[in-house]
Formats: sequence, structure tokens, C-alpha cells
Amino acid sequence: MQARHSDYAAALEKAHEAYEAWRAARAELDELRHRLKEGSKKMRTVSAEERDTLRARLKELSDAVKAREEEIHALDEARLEALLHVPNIPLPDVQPGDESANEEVRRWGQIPEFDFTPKPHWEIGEHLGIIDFERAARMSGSRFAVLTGAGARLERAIESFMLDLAREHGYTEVSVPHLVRREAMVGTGQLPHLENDTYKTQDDPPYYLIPTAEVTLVNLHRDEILEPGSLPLYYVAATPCYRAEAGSHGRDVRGLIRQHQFRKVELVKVVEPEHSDDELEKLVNNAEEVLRRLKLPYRVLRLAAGDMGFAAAKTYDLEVWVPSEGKYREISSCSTTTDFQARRAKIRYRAKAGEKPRLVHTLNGSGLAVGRTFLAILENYQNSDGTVTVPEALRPYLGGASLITAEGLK
RNA sequence: GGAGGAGUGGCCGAGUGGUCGAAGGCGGCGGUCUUGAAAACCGUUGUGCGUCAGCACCGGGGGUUCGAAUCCCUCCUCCUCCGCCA
Repeated sequence: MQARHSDYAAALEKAHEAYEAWRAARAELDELRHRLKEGSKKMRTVSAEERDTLRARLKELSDAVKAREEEIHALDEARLEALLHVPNIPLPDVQPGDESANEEVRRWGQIPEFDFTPKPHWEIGEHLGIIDFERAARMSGSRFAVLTGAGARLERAIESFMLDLAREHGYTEVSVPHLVRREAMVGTGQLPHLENDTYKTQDDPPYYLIPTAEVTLVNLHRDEILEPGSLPLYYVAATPCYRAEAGSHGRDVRGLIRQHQFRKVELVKVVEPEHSDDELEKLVNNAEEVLRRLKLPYRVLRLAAGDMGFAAAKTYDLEVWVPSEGKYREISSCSTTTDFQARRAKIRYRAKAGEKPRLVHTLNGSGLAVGRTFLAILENYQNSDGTVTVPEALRPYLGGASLITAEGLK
């Protein structure tokens, strides 16, 4: 916990105190209830004269129970609330420290050499008439984009390609709601800490717009005890993701990097605890395969504890090469949450019939962020004449076209 | 949106104030029998907390009562009919 941030140590301490207070009060309550229960049983057998005195005595007991219950209720809420602010514990092989302590694990691909100055994707896109930020801004404001013609088709092609590849890797495709209840967001650990970063409707109670399909895919099995032999489960879903991006004003304002709405193909695994380490490596490899097939240069980072998400115990980020910036940018984040989400969402399994249920481990990873893949393709595959070559892997999804020009696909 | 009905253990389903954590059936598991299997029979079979005495949970929350699966309120979900929209 220290490895993440010192504030969390305080959160943990608070949760511990709340728990102890709750437990002590709870024991007393159980005792009171036991006495009340025993007394109530006697009511039926006791004589009429005794009944009134007994009733009076039990009434007092009953009132005492109720008073205690009220206290417990408050203590319980404090305890749960405190617990919700404690993040997951980093696995032992995760480095302490912030972003600067992230470790590069490996690189893949050849960084493209251009005999001209590579343009940023928004210039390429606007020149080709496939990205329109202006019109998007008119209807929706900043951090939105309209994709037209070959742009819209390219986005769809990328997504279909990713879904098909995931299926090849054994994932079951799922079509999920994009609006969820608060409990679902709490179950995966998005809430309460990302409250200001999410969109919600004005209904009462409100719906939350999913910031990632991880929320829906993990909640698929909320409150379930999975049967022996049903694990591992691999799911993939392509959805829009909605993020308010509070606090990111001024960062990546241009282009497709940081949008309020973007499409993403999300991979989720539900696995037995003993396999979660291996499953994470496989998950990362599945995400990497998308980049390899698209021949986009990337590197893999093992994140330091302070740079990981709230629910993650270990995270690998995939970063794709962005020529106009001359650096790698995040395109996927693959994490194991160990039993953190499982505990919140109450997802358990039985290893064998008749055995006690145990918490599962859940993993998630983007496979990949579609908008960022789109941008990476435009930039890495750009030609000096302003056209963009279509990566071979995507051509079957675009009627065999190999080039995006201002006149359309060719 | 309006009117009505219903939510009980893995599933089906009984239970309308106490003896109900909850009949019965199905399924699961173990056993007997069998060369093996089926059938039959017997047993067993929810989850969490716990100081291992106990306590909680019958869709969620609240209330009435000495006592609630059972009565009342409220929310959620599902079903039927009507309306509306596609």
C-alpha cells in the first residue's frame, strides 16, 4: 500500500478501525438477539398472567436490539465506505514508485523512417476528409470527432478485425449495455474514486455511461457462484467508452488521443487464482498480437505501483509508436485485479462440487483502443502524397482496398 | 405512461404471525446393489459473520409486533392487458 501512495495507508487504517468497531458491536447485538429469540419462544407456552410481564420485558429487549441495530447499521456503512477507498494491493513483483519507475519489458517492430516530415493524424485525416473535428465541436464541443466515409469504414474495419482476432484467441464476443447502475460501477472499482470522471444520466437512480466495457463484462457474473469446470471464461466486447476526463484540461487537446467518447475492444478474463499470473501474460500477448498483425511498432511497459489503476494488482501497458510526436503512446492497458473486483462484485466459483466457494480472479485489457489504433495507422502508414496505406491485415475488411486517398478507398 | 399479477434454497414448488433455514419433487454428491451401467433403496446437499455460545439472510430497503417468509410502506425485477413509439 505504501508503494502506491501514502494516502492509501490512511484509508487502510480507517477501514481497519471501522471494521473493529463494527465487529465488537456486532457481537453484542448477536447476544441480545439470541436472548430476545429465546424469550419470544417462551411466549407461547407461558401462562396468561406471566405473559404480560414477559411481554414487557421482551419489549425492552426488543427496543435494545433495535437501538443496537441502528448503531450497527451506521458502523457497517462507515466500514463499507472506508473499504471502498482502499485500492488493490500491488503484487510482489511490482515496482514501487510513480510513473518514472515504470519498466520497459520489450519492444517490437521497426520504427518507420520517413523521407519527409511525418504529419500528425489530425492533419492527415482532415486532408483526406475522413476526420472532422470542427463539425463534431459544433454539435458536441471539444474532444469529439466525426469520422466520414473511409474514416468511418476504417474504424469499423479495425474493430471487426480486433473482434475476429479475439475470437481466434478463444474469447466469446458479447454485446453489452452501455448504461449501467451504480452498483456495477462499484463492483469493478470505478466508483467511488472516479466519480468526477464519469457521465451519468438524470434518472433517479441515475444510469452511468460505461467508461470501458470492462464494467459490463466483469459484472456479467456479479453475485454468482460459478460451477466447477466453468473457468476460465474469456470475453470480448466492442463498445463506445465515455469519459469526462476531469482534470485533463490542456492535455492532448488536439486529435484523437483523448476523447470524451471513443470505441474500444475490451478483453476480460475470469480465472482461477492459481492461473491468474499466466493468464495475464497470455492476455498481454493477445493484445500485442493485434499490433503485430497491423505491423505497428510498440513497446510493453510494466507499470510501477503508483501508476496503476485503483483496482489493479499488476499492469502492463502497451504503447504504440506515434511518428508525429516521436514517442510511444498508450494504446492498451492489461491488468490483473486478482480478487479485488471479485470481492466487490461477489464473483465466486467452486473448484469441485461440494467445496466452499472461492473468489475468482478477474483480468482485463484493451485489445485495443480503436481510436488510438486508427490514429497510429494514419501516422505510421502515411505517404508523402498525403495518402495512407491500408495495413494488409485490414484489407479484407475494406473490400480489398489498399490505399486511403482524398477520393476514397482504392 | 395506465391497470393487474408474481418474485421462496442449483431448479421446480409448498408455506398467510411462533414449533420454518424453510415440506415435497427434480438435479448434484456419497453409499448399497451390479461384471459395468441404469433402475431401486439409504444418506447427504445454501451463503456469510463469529469470541465457535451463536447470529443473519425467503428480490432490496424500511415499518408493525414479545415474535415476520407470512401483515404494512417503498424500491427493483419479471409476466399479462391497454396506451404510446418504432
